[in-house]
Amino acid sequence: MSPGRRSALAAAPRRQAPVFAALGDETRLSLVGKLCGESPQSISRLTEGSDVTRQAISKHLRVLEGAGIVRGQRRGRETLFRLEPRALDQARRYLDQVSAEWGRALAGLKAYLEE
Amino acid sequence: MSPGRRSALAAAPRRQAPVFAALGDETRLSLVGKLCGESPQSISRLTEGSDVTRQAISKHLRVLEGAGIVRGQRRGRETLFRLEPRALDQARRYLDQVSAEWGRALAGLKAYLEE
DNA sequence: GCCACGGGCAACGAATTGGTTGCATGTAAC
DNA sequence: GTTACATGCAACCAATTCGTTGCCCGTGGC
Repeated sequence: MSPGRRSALAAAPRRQAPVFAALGDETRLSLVGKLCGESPQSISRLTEGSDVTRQAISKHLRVLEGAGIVRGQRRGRETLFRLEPRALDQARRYLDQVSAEWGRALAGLKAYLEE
Repeated sequence: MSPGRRSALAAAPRRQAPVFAALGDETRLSLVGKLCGESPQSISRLTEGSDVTRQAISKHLRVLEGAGIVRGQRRGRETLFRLEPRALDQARRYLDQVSAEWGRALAGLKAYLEE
């Protein structure tokens, strides 16, 4: 068996889990939503309308940045955050892989049952 | 504006965050990987090869079940768990939406800059 | 009937997380 | 230069999470 496909899913957890973990918070997911609409936004801007403190938002942004989902850049006296689509793309691709693998397994089972 | 698209992303966090949170753990993501290969497996079976206790695995499975990612069914003296593809599909769709929205925003910005 | 296997339940502990407040600092604006 | 704004940093707190151990119970095999 080639070192592809099969081990791909087995090796993925270590890389993908942190990304999913970062997305696994309501506040952070909202931030992603906001940032995907209007791309570079400052922390105070992102705090508007939220029910938590600016510091909380700041921490959340650092978490997202740590997972590679977002990137912050200081500009003057404010830090602008923008989406980093690569990480989200990889997460999406992982889910695609699971779907595909699951589909294959199901097809295999079906074939086995019908034989 | 129709009540679709735009509010879709805004309303999503509450529904999607728990799913991502459930996936945001290395052990649980491994379980998903195992279950997507061979579909119905018992808890002890899923514990094999893991470096944590059966109870830990059991708890993780409950978390996944709570998020709708997995479904367990008692069969004799063992509980068989199988993947529930719907939740993962929705997560995937969410990421697709973010991608699309982000792409549109980027296109809009580009158009604005070039005009 | 007896024993081994597969799990559930509960209590507990250590570590992490999500949030706060208070204060310090650099930058923009006037 | 003074003032207001945007942020960083640190300490701290409550709640949750991940994992353990110990014990009990139902089921299956012999």
